[in-house]
Amino acid sequence: MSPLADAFIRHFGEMGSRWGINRTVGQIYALLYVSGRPLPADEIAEALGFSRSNVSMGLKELQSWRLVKLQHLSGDRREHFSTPEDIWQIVRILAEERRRREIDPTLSVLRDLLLMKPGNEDERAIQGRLQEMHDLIELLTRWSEDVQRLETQQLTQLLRLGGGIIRLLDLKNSLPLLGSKRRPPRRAPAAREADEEDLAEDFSEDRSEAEP
Amino acid sequence: MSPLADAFIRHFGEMGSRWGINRTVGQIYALLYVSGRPLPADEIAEALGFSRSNVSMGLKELQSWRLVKLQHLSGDRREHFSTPEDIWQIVRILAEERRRREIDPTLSVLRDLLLMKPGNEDERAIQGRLQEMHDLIELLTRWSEDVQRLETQQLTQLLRLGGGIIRLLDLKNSLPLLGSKRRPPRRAPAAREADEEDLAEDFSEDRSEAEP
DNA sequence: CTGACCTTTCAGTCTTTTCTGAAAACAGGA
DNA sequence: TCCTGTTTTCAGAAAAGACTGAAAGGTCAG
Repeated sequence: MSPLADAFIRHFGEMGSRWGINRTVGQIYALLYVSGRPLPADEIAEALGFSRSNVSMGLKELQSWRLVKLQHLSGDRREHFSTPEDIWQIVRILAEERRRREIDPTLSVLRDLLLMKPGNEDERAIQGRLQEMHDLIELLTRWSEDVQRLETQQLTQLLRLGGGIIRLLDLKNSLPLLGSKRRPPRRAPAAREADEEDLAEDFSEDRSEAEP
Repeated sequence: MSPLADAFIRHFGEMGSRWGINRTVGQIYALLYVSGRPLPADEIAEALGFSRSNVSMGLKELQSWRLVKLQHLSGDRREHFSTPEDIWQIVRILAEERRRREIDPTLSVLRDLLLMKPGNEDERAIQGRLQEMHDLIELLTRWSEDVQRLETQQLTQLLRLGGGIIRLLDLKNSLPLLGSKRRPPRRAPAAREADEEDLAEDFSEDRSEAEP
């Protein structure tokens, strides 16, 4: 195996264990990612020096994350595995799965706890803290769900903009009829164009809600 | 201890282990978060039923993540620990630390590997894949660094906008002089106002680079 | 300097997770 | 049907990680 691939795979293994995933699984994934062609389980086992059964477990785990897909190659009875070809697809899947496994259960617990009647002042305070966390997590995940639905091209444009996004927000706030409730818009002095009115309408779906 | 707090702490422990962090550490953090006042290590140990030394280790870990801060209360020699009061601060710290521990080392490995001369066609292909991953990670982290620098208020506005952000991007693209190179702007038919020109200038720092 | 009070360290134990080889299960061809 | 090549399961071995108590190290008041 190429020393390039080897170094990459080794690193991914380390990182994997710093994350929730175990070393083996990380390495299998890295191998599939770099090799760029579907591999059968026994080749993976040989390349990485793991037992065949270990690879089987690892692939099962990766499949449960939807990070590898199974396919059959003509003339070969063995199952072959590969990573999605589009790297943005990988990002989307990762985000979705992590949300499903880590965020959703937490939100659900928080909601349950917030439904309980506080028995005393202390519990009221605790619920306050939990509410704050709940709202924050919900805001972040809603946003990420929304953004993930964008076309890749739109997404990259947004990302390349970086901190420059703030100028767009300022623009939005400066347009009358569009400003958020927090910063009341100052009315433009001059008469305005029809074109701009239409845009205004378009923006009115802003999700802003009551202040916490 | 309130059953509310207890359920929350227990859940956080579980989640912690699904993440890189261990159960103990997760529970200590959760306890500090809900109690909303600085606690000394021995109270934590008692509340959670861990040994004093275990708590000491856990707090050390949390401090290394900058997720708890140490303080002295007047009239008490013991060290007390608490979480940052502002929940947005917590988000920022978490993002920074994860970047520092997980992303930066990976980028560094990728860069090293990309500097190596490919020995054959295979290695060239591998480097192609690595480059793709490197660019993606860099784009995402640059963006998150930028966005993290925003004021909390700006940040929440951005988040609340959700998928609506796309309309702002469309607006940007529709303004002549501002459009991305990808979608050449169609010139407005009518004469335009000075106001809009100024805005245009403001947007020109867009980070767009050459197409991959 | 001493004693009271706190915190940290660490060797050893206990628990959990990972990994393996052997066996079972499965799928398709003859 | 049986045979062959394949994947999955699983009990136990091995490794990694978490946790503890005891001891050492700090710090401060008097």
